[in-house]
Amino acid sequence: MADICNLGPHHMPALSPASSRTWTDERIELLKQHFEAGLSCSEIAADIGVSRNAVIGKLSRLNLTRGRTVDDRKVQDRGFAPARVRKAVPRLQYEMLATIYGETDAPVVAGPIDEANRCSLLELSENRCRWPISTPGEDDFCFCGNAAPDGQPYCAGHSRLAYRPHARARVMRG
DNA sequence: CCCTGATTCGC
DNA sequence: GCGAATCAGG
Repeated sequence: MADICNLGPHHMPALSPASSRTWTDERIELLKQHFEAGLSCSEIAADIGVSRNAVIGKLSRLNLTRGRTVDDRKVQDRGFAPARVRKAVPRLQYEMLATIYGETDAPVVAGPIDEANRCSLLELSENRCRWPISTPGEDDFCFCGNAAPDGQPYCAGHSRLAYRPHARARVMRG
């Protein structure tokens, strides 16, 4: 076939090498796992490296939802709530780990942000949370001072705030 | 305003 | 099929 080049892509979904399918088997695998683990779409998106909409769109196409469509919500609380199938999701440690580190394990446990250990700049040390409290220059300016897990600049609670999936997603998309 | 998930629709 | 735009709710 000399003129194979003339043949346009008539109706094929253009299956180029690997790049065409953004949703590779591996990514779909990750998607499902994270979904079942109870991660939010933002978190899943940040972890896989796609947009939140991409995740949501894919989940829709896979017919994976968290049970309630927007339509269901309206219908739901009319007269009586039809037995909330509130599935207890194991989202606590997994969430943080997946969100912040991707997969790595770390001896970090989500904890409340208490104000008991606040300290001044000079009192900061390698294992103290450097999260700023109030505004630099103000009288009450200080740092969180809670215990910061190995290598981290912030305590668990502030890490959660510092490394928001939204911020990450925005950055990676440029 | 921050976030969430779901649907639509042009590509 | 894909996902940005949009919608809708908390």
